Amino acid sequence: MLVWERPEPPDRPVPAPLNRERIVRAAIELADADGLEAVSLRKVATALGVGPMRLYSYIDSKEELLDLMVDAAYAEIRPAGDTWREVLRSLAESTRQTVHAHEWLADLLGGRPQLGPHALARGEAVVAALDGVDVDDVMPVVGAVDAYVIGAVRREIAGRRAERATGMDERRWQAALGPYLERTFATGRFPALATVVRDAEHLDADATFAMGLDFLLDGIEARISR
Amino acid sequence: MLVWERPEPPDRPVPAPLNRERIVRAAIELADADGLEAVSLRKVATALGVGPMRLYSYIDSKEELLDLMVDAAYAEIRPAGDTWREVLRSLAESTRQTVHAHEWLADLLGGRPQLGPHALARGEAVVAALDGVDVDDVMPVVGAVDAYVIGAVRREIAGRRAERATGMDERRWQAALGPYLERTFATGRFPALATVVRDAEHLDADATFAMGLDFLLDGIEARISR
DNA sequence: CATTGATCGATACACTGTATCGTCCGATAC
DNA sequence: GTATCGGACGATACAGTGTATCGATCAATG
Repeated sequence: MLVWERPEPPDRPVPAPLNRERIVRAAIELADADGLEAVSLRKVATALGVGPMRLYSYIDSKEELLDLMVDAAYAEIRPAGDTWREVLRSLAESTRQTVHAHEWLADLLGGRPQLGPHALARGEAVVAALDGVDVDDVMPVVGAVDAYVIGAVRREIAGRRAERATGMDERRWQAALGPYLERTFATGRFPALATVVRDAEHLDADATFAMGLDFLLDGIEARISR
Repeated sequence: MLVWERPEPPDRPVPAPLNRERIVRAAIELADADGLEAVSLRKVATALGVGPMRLYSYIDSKEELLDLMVDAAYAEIRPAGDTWREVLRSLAESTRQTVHAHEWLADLLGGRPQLGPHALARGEAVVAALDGVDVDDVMPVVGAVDAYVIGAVRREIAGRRAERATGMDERRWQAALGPYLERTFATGRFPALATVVRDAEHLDADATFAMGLDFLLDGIEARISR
């Protein structure tokens, strides 16, 4: 068939310029908007105007993409302060803030060892600021704060999601939980728990986090400045 | 077609007796053996000699199955002790032991609010044992210990998996990580971190966990017995 | 200009959670 | 003892997943 009869092939779309940063940014946008389960290689690829398989030139597996996302988030964690205590508190609080900005982080933090450049940079910043501390104490101390933060924000985000799932705000959530707990407590099997839940003052999320962190920092202080 | 010509239908297999406990036990066996991602409704059903859809008479979604698994695991957590400090330490350590027995728990702990009977029973046991403590302090204190434990075991299990993924034991893993860290540290971008990693004494997992827990309990003690 | 080597993405595979719905059985009502 | 009903059961189907494979296409090289 002669050229004249053959239709011109459609304009080949200019291949979208791609790199890890663009991929990670697209994935993070998806996760921020609709949670981690909205991040699929197909959706990420579609958001970039690209075929799913294209991504495999930049990553070997989805897990690696998640690692990259976490490391990108670590870049937002900026501990600062003059004393070791300020630095550790800042480490905890800026981590918490970052998780609030990217709730999916709660699902990933602590899930795999973080060895990416931003995670290391965060570690460097913290360790450098702790130069007055006995070298043997640095890792356990930072590790303990990290552990507390990871667990605390997980619980916090879990609660927040549960609230959201019922479409309630914090006050109404407790009211909605009420019936179940009321019925359960009515069985009389959890008397001590019932008393505490009913009678104790309920702290909000900020205060709860701060209080636990204070416990930990107080304990560290006792050991560090021995 | 007359009966005589029609073949007799095959013996209908006696329907396997089923209940949540059996389902959960099967799921836990799968998870213990091959991790959480080995738990699919199809595999659980197959293990029980049953069609996948059968499970939906007992649970509404896979999430609920995971909740049931977690609650079953909570049954193994048995905090005990005479003083509040013993109880909290025991809470932390028996939680950690349970996670060691069921590594998949590390992926689930803190992921959703736990309101199952065994979780509540564990809470009851702890709260009851803390009866000397100011009622307003009970929840924050238990919450802080829980948060620390959740984060700590997550990190611990994450590290263990990373070791296992390379097929190394603890010593060789550090040697295997060495090259990457060595090269990274050689860039000079993380001098403080490099110093600590190279020069500090490295605690094993038990000691690391215990040390962080001691920090926290010390801090709590300072506040509680005021 | 021909060849090569890399890049790309369409297709395919095995697997997931779960909605739908016809079939079948056992218990109930007459 | 028979007819009806309700619910248990699971086969099938669907939309979506991560990723292996491999033919087509392109730019750079000889």
